[in-house]
Amino acid sequence: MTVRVRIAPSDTGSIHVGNVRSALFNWLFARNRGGTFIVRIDDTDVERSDTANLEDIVSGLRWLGLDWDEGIDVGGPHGTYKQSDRFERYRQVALDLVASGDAYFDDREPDELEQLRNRAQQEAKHPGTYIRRLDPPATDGVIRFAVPSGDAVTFSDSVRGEMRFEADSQDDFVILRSNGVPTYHLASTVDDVDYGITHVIRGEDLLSSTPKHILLARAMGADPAIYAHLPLLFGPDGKKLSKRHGDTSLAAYREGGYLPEAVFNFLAILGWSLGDDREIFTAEEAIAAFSLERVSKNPAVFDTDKLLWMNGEYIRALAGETFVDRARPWVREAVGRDLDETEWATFGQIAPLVQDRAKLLTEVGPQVTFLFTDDPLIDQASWDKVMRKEGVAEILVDAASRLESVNPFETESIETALRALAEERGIGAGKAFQPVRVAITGSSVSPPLFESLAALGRERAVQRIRNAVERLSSG
RNA sequence: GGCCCCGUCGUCCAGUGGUCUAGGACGCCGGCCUUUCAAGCCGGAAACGCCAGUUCGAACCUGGUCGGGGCUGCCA
Repeated sequence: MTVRVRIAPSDTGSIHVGNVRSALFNWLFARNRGGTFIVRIDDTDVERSDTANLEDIVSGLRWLGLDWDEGIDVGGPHGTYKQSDRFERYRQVALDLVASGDAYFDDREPDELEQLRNRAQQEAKHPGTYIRRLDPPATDGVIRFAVPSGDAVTFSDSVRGEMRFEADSQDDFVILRSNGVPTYHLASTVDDVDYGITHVIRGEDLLSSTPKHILLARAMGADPAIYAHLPLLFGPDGKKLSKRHGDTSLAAYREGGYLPEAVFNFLAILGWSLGDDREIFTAEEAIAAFSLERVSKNPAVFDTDKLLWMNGEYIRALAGETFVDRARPWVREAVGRDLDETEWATFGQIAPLVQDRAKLLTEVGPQVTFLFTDDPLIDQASWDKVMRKEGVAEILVDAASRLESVNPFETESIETALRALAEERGIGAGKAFQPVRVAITGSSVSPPLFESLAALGRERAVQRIRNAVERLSSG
């Protein structure tokens, strides 16, 4: 069987990590099986739907390295892959279902239904029994699917095993709203049938809606897809991940300095594993090893500590040139302008040292801005801690004069000169070097000192140390 | 309330009746290295929710219980 899977993100907001994780698993499954991966847009919520979010969805998925064979932005045999363009089709299906007796119009008021539900709850009966309607149908209102009573719906979930839902526990659910717009259940099922979707891989929150979708597909005369329900992603509080958990949009991670490979890898180990101890792996390795059987059943907490660590691993694993390329936009942003060729060369010189230290691309800029401004920002806490000690001014004056005669002005000779300073003055290395560090970078945290001095150049280095001395004497 | 899902270190994952005094990773703690910060290296604390049953033997099977979660909408 040729596998055809899809994801159907809604365009009511920025795409978030839960959806992205579902997308990733669908993609992995499709690529593993040589199947087709489809991206369709679920925009049936006309109130909140916003096409401005389309770009976010498309670019987010691409950024992660996912590609799709049919769907939004790439097209295919099924039109635009936006559900809003197929409302006529869904309406027709709803009407056909009414004609065949599988659905009916319902004009009862929401208030009345609310009362029925409450009564059902109090009496601990199946709510479906109350929502159903046995009297002759009206001719307007919503269209509800008529759940056949008595039968149980059973199916085999590829991750959870055998499932069984009593039909009497299911409401006669709305498939077409009174404004003629289909509900999620209808649109999604019609599309899955029309597009020939073979496997529906989605979050567990849809598990209890699956009987509805199976019933719907059957009423349309189609074979339901194979279902696989992924464990949910939780926030730190153990609840389904949502906006209130902070950064849950993919964009937040992209803008936060994460590498797509790291996010990809991290999302892949949430609810799935290769089966051995490997936790860091490539997309190719994941594709080769992927199977729904290996997907775990229990929910996973989205733990950004581990993502952060993993991002650092990926940054350090980058080839030097690649790191420089990836870091460029972040350096520009931090410096506030583009760099010229000489400056980029300077950055390239010190980049490996920064690469070793960064867990986030956002950390790169602040580490190197001192090289590209005449007046680096001074971190007051660093200054207070390092510069307000006895003898600092003397050390700085001495350092400046030694640096003036260092030749060539390179890492090794600089190190020799400054170590001599410490030794001759009988002070520890840290005591001698920290003031110089703060003087030239503005902070007690920086790339290694001698390399930083070399990159800065003699003239600017000496000038900055003298400026620091002046600042010290003026209080 | 009803229906459904889930239950191994704080977190992610391994484990499918003996090889488990339960393994790896993040995080945490301690140490080494060291010019700061990282990285790296070494070491440590840390879990099978509970109770029955099946079995010679159970983290793995069964039942119950407790706990967590999802759904219960003219949201998806």
